[in-house]
Amino acid sequence: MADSGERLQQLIKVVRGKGHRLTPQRLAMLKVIAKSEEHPSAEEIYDRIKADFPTTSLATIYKTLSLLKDMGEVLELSLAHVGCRYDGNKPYPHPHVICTGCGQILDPEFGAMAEIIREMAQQTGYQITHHQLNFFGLCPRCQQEGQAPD
Amino acid sequence: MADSGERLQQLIKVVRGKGHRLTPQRLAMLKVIAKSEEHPSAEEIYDRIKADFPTTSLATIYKTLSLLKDMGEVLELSLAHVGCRYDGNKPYPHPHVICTGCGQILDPEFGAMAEIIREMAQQTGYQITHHQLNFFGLCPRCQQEGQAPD
DNA sequence: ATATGTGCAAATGGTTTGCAGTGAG
DNA sequence: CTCACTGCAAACCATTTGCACATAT
Repeated sequence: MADSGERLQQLIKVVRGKGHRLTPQRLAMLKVIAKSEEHPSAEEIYDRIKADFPTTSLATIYKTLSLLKDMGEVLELSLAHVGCRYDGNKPYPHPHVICTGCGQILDPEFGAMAEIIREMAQQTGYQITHHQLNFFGLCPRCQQEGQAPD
Repeated sequence: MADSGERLQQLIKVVRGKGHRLTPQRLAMLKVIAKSEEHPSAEEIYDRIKADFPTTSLATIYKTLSLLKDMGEVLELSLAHVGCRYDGNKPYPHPHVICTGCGQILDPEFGAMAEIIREMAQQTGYQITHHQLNFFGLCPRCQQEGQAPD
């Protein structure tokens, strides 16, 4: 995978470039987000930040997350009844495969999206700006556990 | 489109068949749901029911919606920051095209889903049970209004 | 120096739950 | 006659907001 340090530098540059301040709390958040492969929730990000900044509040997490969303630097996955998950590593729409057993989320390879969007736009006349494509099911491990319970 | 009266009969049969009671409130809900083409929210369903049953409560709507979900007779679309929308007309996963301007939701034609699911399952080893595919953008009318404001 | 960011606490809003009373079967 | 359903109000819970204080620039 790509160098997450590089992604961090990019995030820092974007935040500063738009005239926003780089506080220690934000830097800590950017570090977490830059290398997040697991699509953490706001609360999970919060928990990791708390190690370094015990007084950090969830509200600040949400505020910075919102800022990054507006700048297009994080992707928000809103999963029903699971709350929102964030991806600052690949901040553009891409498919997800989500285990309904353990909650694991994968980013599968899927190249045909551009063409599908073109097709949908042509069929409906909509000007499509973004999309979400999520698959739900059991991951291999959860399938096994289902069949051969402890 | 198909006869919504037929769909209503089917819904009634399923509800009764599983040993659930068919109250007047439920019947009214089933009528609304059977012909819903517009993916109404719980509150919108509630508003329509209220005409006939002024004392109906939202809680009852949610309870019945939950019942129908469990029986696989309504599809719940959970759209971030818009709340849930319900489709009792086509209760199986299918793509949606959603206008970010006016909220209109279309059901486009899209035949390739089965193949894509097969591909994702093969790639990830997941046992995929359901999915969601949503496209967001401006509908033709909202595009016009954006260009030529009143 | 100054306005942006932080952190607390309170507000929000869609959804869920508890429970006493009601009515479908 | 009974138990599932209804309707009210209160509870939930993730997210948002208001505001006084702190601080990056």
